[in-house]
Amino acid sequence: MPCNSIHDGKMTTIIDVAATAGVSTATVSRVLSRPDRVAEPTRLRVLEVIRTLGYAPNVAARTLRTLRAAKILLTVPDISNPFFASVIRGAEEAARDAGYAVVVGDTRHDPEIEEQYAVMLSRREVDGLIFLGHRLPDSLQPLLDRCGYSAPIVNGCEYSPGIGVPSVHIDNAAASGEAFEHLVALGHRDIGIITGPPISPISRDRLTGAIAAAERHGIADRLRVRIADYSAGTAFEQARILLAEKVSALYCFSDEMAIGAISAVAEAGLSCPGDVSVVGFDDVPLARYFQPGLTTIAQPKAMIGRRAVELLVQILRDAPSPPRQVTLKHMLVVRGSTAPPRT
Amino acid sequence: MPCNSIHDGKMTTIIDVAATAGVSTATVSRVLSRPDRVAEPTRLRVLEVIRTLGYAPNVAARTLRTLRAAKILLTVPDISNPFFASVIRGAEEAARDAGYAVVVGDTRHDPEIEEQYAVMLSRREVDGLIFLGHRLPDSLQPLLDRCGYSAPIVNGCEYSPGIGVPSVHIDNAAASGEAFEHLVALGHRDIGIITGPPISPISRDRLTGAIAAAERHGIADRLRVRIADYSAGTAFEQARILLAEKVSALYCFSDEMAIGAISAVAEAGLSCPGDVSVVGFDDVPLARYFQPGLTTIAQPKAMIGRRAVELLVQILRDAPSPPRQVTLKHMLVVRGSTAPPRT
DNA sequence: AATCAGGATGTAAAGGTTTACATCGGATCG
DNA sequence: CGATCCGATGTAAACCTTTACATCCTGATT
Repeated sequence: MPCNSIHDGKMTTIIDVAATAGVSTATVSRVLSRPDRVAEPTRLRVLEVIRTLGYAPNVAARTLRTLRAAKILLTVPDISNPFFASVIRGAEEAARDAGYAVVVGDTRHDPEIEEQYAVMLSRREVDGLIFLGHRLPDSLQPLLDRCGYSAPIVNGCEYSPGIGVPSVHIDNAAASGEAFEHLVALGHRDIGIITGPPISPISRDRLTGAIAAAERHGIADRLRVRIADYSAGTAFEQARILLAEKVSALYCFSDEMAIGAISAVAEAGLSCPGDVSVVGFDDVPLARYFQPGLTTIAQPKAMIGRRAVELLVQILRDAPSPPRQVTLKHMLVVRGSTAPPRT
Repeated sequence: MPCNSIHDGKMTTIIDVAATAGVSTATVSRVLSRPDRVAEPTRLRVLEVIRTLGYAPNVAARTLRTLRAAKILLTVPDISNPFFASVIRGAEEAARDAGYAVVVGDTRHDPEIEEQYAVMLSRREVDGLIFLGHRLPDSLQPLLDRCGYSAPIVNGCEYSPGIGVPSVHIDNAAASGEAFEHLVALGHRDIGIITGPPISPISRDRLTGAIAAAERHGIADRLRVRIADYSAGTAFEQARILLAEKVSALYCFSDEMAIGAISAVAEAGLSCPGDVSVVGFDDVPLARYFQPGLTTIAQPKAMIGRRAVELLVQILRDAPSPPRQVTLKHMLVVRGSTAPPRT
């Protein structure tokens, strides 16, 4: 006889508590939400009853009544990417500070799954949405048309002006330029670039920044560019191709891809950084423990999450005019994966 | 004038739809939940109205009425660990198949945060809980006392008999024995082990398995054991110490720690696997791209997530007698990080 | 033709909480 | 002592949906 009391039994309600404590439900509710409005002895008595009965307020009822779910949805394109893990951490902290919980959704870059999560917003399961990908689900377009920048939607990382959604990100073009300049400063001239998908705005920005830097040094025509998808596997394939073209350095738009690329370097019987230098992007926690340590662009990952939440909360509170774009600082971190080219 | 219509405006309700379509709310509800109970023309008309009005059912109201949130809470101790990312993937797939959504919670090994998430179960925000850590939050103990194995709680990975919760896991002791045997077979005798926290049951199981294997070969007294916390950073520190004690192989209870250990090997001016072999555990996606490729124990990560969800769903459906323990298969994967010891 | 079956739809209650408003009682002030 | 005010508490409506049950109607059966 299963006794799944949470599941099938009556749960203890605020009414039970009120009856046992000899007060009205209003008083019980007040004890929980505005204790200062309740006389000390009453409050203590109610709290005692709540404890002994093991009462916990029903969230569905509360949400229904208050029109507030106290939850924020955060969708990430790939939960297995440690970069996003750090962003999630920052977001959760900020959310807790503001009295919200974070629901994390892994979309796997799949538009259909993105839609499924977006529906949670329409259904008021969550109060707002932060999406870290570059695609805004179609079903949210009407909302955006109606509300513009005051729709409870914020983008993280992948700023795309056309979307018309507030966003938190770094200056990807500038950061990318720095990464590229680093290779040039070491003496590299034949550089291969492994990008993200062309549809990704940050990949485009990073490519723009790199090409601009190459042009400054008159080596734009020696650039070799290959497209991957931020994952180690695809970068491994593309790196193989680039290595056959005799590049002396590989610049990858994510640390995961840098790892894949280094794997390809080793497979080709070459060494990194001796024969080929490799630069990554993101500075994931493992970057410093890799062999060799990854030279990369550090993004303020946790801060991106934090600011995105803060932005969203401002919107939810109808703040007068929240900023529409927040640009955070990046930093080039030089480790062992880059060195001057073999002469 | 912010037009946060989801936020402050009236949302369109089933009543609006019913009025516009000229039917009762019951009919609208049926169109959505049991379309076959509604005549074709009526159904089409209602669907059309739903579309034009942009109606989306209010989840809070539905949950309140049905006593079913259609959500499963999955807490992980460390969301930045890619091992858990794979488990999450598997769980989400299985949940979708069963009509549930997954809410992911990152507890960071923090009992307080674990409690916060556990409350979601008491408050019926979610129908059930899968926790991947080794600690069951205190506040769920009463529920467990009342309901025993039919409480909607399942553990993943960290089976602990005392807890009295159904669990999905591999045979950690046996797997650990195999990993150890692999090193012994290569000829290693002076082996250092870097464990997880002693409180972690799987760490204890793995240690037990390793020690048993060591005893079989009469090298138990040459074992060097150091404690870490599954992270690369702590493993790096402990590996340093072990390397000073002239071990020829390091066996780490997670891939992240193996990576930290290899980093320490390099820092000591040694090479892996030339001077020191390293074995990990989990087989995270990056293990094969690491330099050298990680020899490790592959866990069926996605399957662990999937089976945990299936177990939970069975319980939620009051299935007669769901299995209490599910043990899945592991596999030793040999890559480049292990080799015979330097003679 | 009267009865019945059964499909389509409507009615209304229930689910648990919050909160505006009403009420009550005691303290303060003139 | 009466009027006033205020703090503490109670009453009851509202939030939106689902669903058991009632109702109505059409077509078939006897």
